[in-house]
Amino acid sequence: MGITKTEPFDADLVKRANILKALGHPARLAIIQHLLEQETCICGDLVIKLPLAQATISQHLRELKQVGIIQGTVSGTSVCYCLNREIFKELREFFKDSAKQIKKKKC
Amino acid sequence: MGITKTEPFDADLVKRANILKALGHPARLAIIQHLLEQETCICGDLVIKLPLAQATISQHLRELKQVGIIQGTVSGTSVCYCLNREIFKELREFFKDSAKQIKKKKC
DNA sequence: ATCATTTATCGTAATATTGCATCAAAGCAA
DNA sequence: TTGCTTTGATGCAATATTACGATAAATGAT
Repeated sequence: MGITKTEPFDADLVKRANILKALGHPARLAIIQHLLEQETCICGDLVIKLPLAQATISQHLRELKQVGIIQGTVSGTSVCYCLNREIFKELREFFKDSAKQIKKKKC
Repeated sequence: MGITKTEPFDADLVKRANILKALGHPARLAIIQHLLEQETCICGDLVIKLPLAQATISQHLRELKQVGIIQGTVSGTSVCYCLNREIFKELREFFKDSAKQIKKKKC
């Protein structure tokens, strides 16, 4: 099929799955890494840094933007991208709670 | 193409991307949620709980196992699954560091 | 040995993703 | 205006993913 069943699941769960899915790609994770180091960047910076075509990078940026991980602001001919702090805070909480909840190997 | 370029990226980055990708699906996240609540489970438990066919759930379990998120131990005719604490600790650290590093909205 | 139970695997159909070349749009400079 | 720069949109081709029925394999019970 290729289509993911989402209706039977909680909306929050689906949202978090979409965020994690967006992060689950080497190029997109590299973009995050770059933004963590540089705070902001434009598409052109990434075209220089990553071994991918401009169209491909633009596409990855769109996916990150779609789930709210990054934000883009038009600035002249270029677009300034930066990370959304809230999303990372939510994920930090999720994994903090999860790690705390897992006691030890049970099997 | 459909094929993901991985060679140009750091091996650790690719590994983390694969883990996040595995978590980036509603059904697999629901499996994680179940395991956080119950500590262990067998495939049959999930077949009852989730609105997916047994073959589909088994496939998702394999993907989670492949990246080390869960572990399965044969126990009679069934297989006992549980979470890998280390993976969650690593992700907790990653998102803790990331959240700390993001100062404020820059654009 | 036979049967039931449980899980994994195979095959396959439908859909999604990835990467790119190409082109369109929008702002800036002269 | 004309050009240049930057980014986003479109349209492919190749591959990956998702879901499931059917079947196989392995264990335990009778």
